[in-house]
Parts: sequence; C-alpha cells; structure tokens
Amino acid sequence: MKYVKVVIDQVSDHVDTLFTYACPDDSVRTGSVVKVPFGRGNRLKTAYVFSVEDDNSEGIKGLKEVVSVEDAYVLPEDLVEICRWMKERYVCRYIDAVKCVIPPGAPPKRGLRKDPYGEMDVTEDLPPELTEEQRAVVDEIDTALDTGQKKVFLLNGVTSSGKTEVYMRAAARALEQGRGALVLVPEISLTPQTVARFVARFGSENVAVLHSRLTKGQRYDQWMRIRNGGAKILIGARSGVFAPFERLGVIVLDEEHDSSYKSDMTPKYDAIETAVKRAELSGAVVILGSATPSVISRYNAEQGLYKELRMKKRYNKTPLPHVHVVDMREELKKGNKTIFSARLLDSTRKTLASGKQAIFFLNRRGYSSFISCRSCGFVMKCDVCGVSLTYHRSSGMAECHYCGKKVPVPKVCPECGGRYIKYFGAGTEQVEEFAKQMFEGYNVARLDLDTTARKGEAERILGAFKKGKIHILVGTQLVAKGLDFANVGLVGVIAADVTLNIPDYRSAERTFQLIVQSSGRAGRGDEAGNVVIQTYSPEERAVRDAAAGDYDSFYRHEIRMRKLTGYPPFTDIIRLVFCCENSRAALAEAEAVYEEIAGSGIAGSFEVFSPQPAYMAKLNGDYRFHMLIKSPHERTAVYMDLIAGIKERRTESKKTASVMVVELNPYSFT
DNA sequence: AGCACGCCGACT
DNA sequence: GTCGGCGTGCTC
Repeated sequence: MKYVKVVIDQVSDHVDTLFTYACPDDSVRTGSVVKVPFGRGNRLKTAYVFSVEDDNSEGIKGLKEVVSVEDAYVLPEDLVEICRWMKERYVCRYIDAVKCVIPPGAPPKRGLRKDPYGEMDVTEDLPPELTEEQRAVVDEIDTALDTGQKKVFLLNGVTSSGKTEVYMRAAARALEQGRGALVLVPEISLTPQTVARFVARFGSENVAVLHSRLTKGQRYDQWMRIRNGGAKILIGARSGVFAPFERLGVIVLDEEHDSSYKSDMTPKYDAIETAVKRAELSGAVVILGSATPSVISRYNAEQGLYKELRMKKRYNKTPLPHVHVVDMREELKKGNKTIFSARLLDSTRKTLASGKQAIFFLNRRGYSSFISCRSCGFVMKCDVCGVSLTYHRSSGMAECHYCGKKVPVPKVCPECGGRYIKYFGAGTEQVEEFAKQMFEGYNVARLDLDTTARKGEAERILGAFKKGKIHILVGTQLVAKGLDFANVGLVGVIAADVTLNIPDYRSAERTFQLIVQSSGRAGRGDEAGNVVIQTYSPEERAVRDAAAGDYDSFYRHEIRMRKLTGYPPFTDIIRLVFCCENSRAALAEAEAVYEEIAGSGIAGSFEVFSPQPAYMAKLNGDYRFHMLIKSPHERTAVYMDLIAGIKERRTESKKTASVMVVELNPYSFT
C-alpha cells in the first residue's frame, strides 16, 4: 500500500491543500492522475499526485482509498515541483498552478484529428554557414549544453543579426543529446512562417506547436505529442513554458522584453522566471533573446546571474534607418494643428512615390480618446469604470476600453445642455481617416484590436500588406511587433508620448522599446529606411536614445533611476488590490491589511506603502484600492508567505466584503 | 465549490 | 406528524 498526497480538481480556496489517500496500486507515482472519493458524498473527483510515501507518517485518521490510477498521462516531476513553487511565489491555489501544467483543451471524442501543421508544405532547410558572431555564441551555448551547466544566456542581438539560427542550433544540440527544446515567442509572432522555419529544419514529426488559435482538441493533441516523446521541439507562446518534456535541454524565450511573457490571468506568473526555475529543476539551459533586453534582464546579466552574449552585426547588412524626431510643439507654433507634421507628410509622399510602403504607429485605438463639452468642461466617463470613454467612429459609439460598455454620444452636454461637444486625442481610426484624405489613390488599412476582432483578420491584413496591396498601414503596437520583411520605406510614430505618460515606473522603458521596435520595421535590403518620431517631449531620454538606437545609453540612465527610486530590478513590487462594490469597505479592509503588514516586523522603512485608489479607481462596478510593497529580493518570499496567511484568514472569516488580488511584479498598475 | 446535515415553517 | 426551505460547516 502506498500513501499519496494529492491536489483535488476543484477550484476553491477551501480545498486548497494537499489531501492524503491510501493507494493500493503500487504503480502510482508523483505526477499521476487519480480518481478519489471526496467529501461527505464521496463523489468521485480527479486528483493530481504531488507526492508518494510508503506509510501514513502523519497518522492522518480516516484515510480513504484511491479508486483508480488514470493511464492517459503522468506529469513530469519537475512540473509538479513548478506547481509548488508557483503557489508560494505567486500566492495562488495549488489547482490554479495545476491547470497550467495539465493538458490544455480536451481529449478527442472519437477518432483522430488532423494535425494543424502536418501537411505544411516546406522545403527542407539545411543549416547555413554561421557568421563569426553566431559561431562564437553557438559555441558558448553548446559548451553549456555539453557540460550540463544550468546557465541563463542573455542573447543581446540587434534586429536581423540571426538570432533564430542560434536558437535552431541550440535546439539541434539538445536533440542530439536526446533532450527536448522549448522555443517561446510572443503570441503575435507565432505565425505559420515562424513554425515553417523550424519544420523545414527539423521535420514536422519533431515539431509541436501551441498557441491560442488552435482548437481545444488540437491543443490536447500537441500536448500529447510532446508527452509521448514524439515531438522534441515546441514552438509556443507564454504557456508553452509548461510543456511536458521529460528531459529538457534548452528553453528559448525570443523577444524576452515582450509584455506577453507576463500572464494577466490567475496565476499571474512570469514566463521568464518560470523558465529559469524550470531550467534549474531539469538541468536545462535558458536563452533570453532580444534586441532591446528588458532593464531587469540586462541588470541580471551585469550582476553575473545571466551570461550576456552579443551580436552586433546585421545579418543581411541592411543599414540602420535614418531617424528624425519632430517636436510637435514647434508644429503647433507654425500653425499646423493636424496630427501629422510637415516632415511626416513629406516623407510619406516621397516614400509612396518611390513605390514603397509606410507604417503609422499610434498606441491608442478608436477615433478620439476623450469626449468633452467645450462650455462646461464635462468629460464623458464610463459609469462602471470611471475612465473617459473613447469615441469610435466605426460604431458611432462612445466605448469604455476597460469593460467594453458602449453608449451613444449625446448631441448636447448632459451636464449643462451646451451644444459644443468636442473630441480630443487622436486614435488609430483618426490617423487612418486622415491618411486616406491626404494620400488619395493609395490603399490605407488599419491593424488594431478593433479590426482584428475576427479570427484570421490580422493574418489577412498582414498578408495583403506583405503583397503590396496595402500602401499605408496604420496600427497600434500590433504593427510594431507583428511585421517582417515588407517593402517598408517609412515608419511614422504619430505620438511617442502616449506610452510615456502612463503612471508606471516602466513607462520610459516601454516607450524606448516601442520606438526601437517600430523603427526596426523600416528599411529593406541594402536601402536604409526612414523613421519619423513625433513627440511633445523630444528631450525625454527614452525618445532621444531610441532615436539614436543607443540601448546602452538608455540602460545606464534608466538603471540609475530605478536604483534611486527603489524599483525593480532592485526590488520586487508586490501589489495588493482590494475590489468591492462598497468603496468604504474596500478601503477599510485594505487599511487593515496594510496595518498588519507594516506592523509585522519584517518591513523595512520606505517599503510598505499605504492603500491608495488604484489608477482604475472603479472597474466593472467595483471600487478599487491598491497598496504596494517595494520588497528587497531576499524579503519577497517572507512577504508573500505573510500575505498567503492573511489571504487564508480572510477566506476562513467569511466576513470580508472585498476581494484581495495579489500580484508580484505586475505588468501594469491599472 | 459542492454536498450533506440540521433545525425551522406549511402541508397531507 | 413529515416534507423541504436554504443557512452552516466540512472536505484526507
């Protein structure tokens, strides 16, 4: 008889603990899936085995027996360990973590389904000769793989320096050793072309794919292909970090600075630190690749936690683009009240005349970002979220970008009855309209959340752009990330200030990355492209350094600021959000938790900050207060443990009115 | 969460 | 006297 500790497949705080069962089947092991009788009614529940012991060492009385051990799959042990780690690190439930590591989707109802990439027509691809830079980098990675070092590499390589080839070589080496390779890319760049490159090199039988566009059944199949050892390489988005490889050799995270590596759902994990943890457990090597590494990763490399590898030469020798920063205050002085500077108009004309395409980037959807009455200053706001509503001309409605609520735009001011309702703050819809007016006879298309709501629409627009059927593409950050190899002569950043003015310690970093990434879309072959950056703050460091393409300068300045202000990478930010339809209850409970943490004796000075209304002070009808902790790394686990205890007491007491959400190093502070 | 136990009112 | 209302509390 064995004794197993299991997590019950039930999403509830009240059963968020390990339950012990006796198990007559000796074949059970850590990672097994079992059926157990649970609760007073002894209803059969699925459960996941976290440990197997030979005796009931804790002497728990009234043990029940495991009914059956399922045979569909067993989870790799390192993933069970990752679940334990996630629970502690992110203060989530066991079951939340388990849901990340079990097969996504559902098993097939009947028969076999078609493999989504099985019939991909690709010509076999032979490894090209490596450049000197690539050779050096590949050698370092091979050495780590061969000697079994658990190294984390930060591959800092400029755009088109051939990073993908490095990833493929690392994967090939891992495969030679009989180990698996995990290649993670941001969702948006997980296109069929990306997959095709790996399939061409390694063969479709070796490559599995996981992303949001697969059906549930397809996801399950792909997961099983990895679990059964058929597929040796996974190309996946964020959640691919949990792929069930038995022996992992290498984990690649391409575009490691990308925000999509942070989960926005429970558990709010960070795929980078999860990958590093997993590599530690399974003896794999991690490669973090980017042309603009995050300030955190770069700092970790400086501190010796990661090993930085550099690739400075562009593979195809495309010269860097000519970048011009336009001060929009000067434009206004000259009497230009439109959203396009004279320089941008002129550049666009020249670009189109020479048969090239242009991209206009603006990180703001809709037509106008707020609607206001000129006579009394009234601003239309969402009544459940309290944020200003965005006017969408396509729908003719005022829309809330947080809860999605749509209301008709009033003809007269609801406050004073005035007739001067005006729209301010241009969004992508307006840029599109303006571009159509100014450049008649050219095709203009828009790529943002609104035009890509339908499945496959993004691919259709990008495909048409690639074929040259679209001359001007207007878009949000989707265009900064999702494009490659089009005949782009010009990139216009319409308003660099949009991201700069978000109240978040990372806004400068984000602005820098967005400008550099979108600039990287300009130019092709041996012809340099043009980039025009419009801004009201041309003196801003992030704008200047991005325009100059000077990552090191930006990093040096930014890291000084972070040290001064005590933000990551020098601390971890722990954020507690209290949500409740009753504003006073939310604040009172937030303050009670604040008092407990601040008075706990673990808090240093200037670490724990009192509750404040969140940036989104009201969301979906709930009032929201948040409190922040700037935790030195060595105290983070202690804080999180304390918070886990507080959370547990709150569920037990049943008197809490508010919901407390715990976030570690959140991506945004909304 | 989900389910059984339990202690109240309006029915044959 | 009993059927069933959902408030309460536990789940190896």
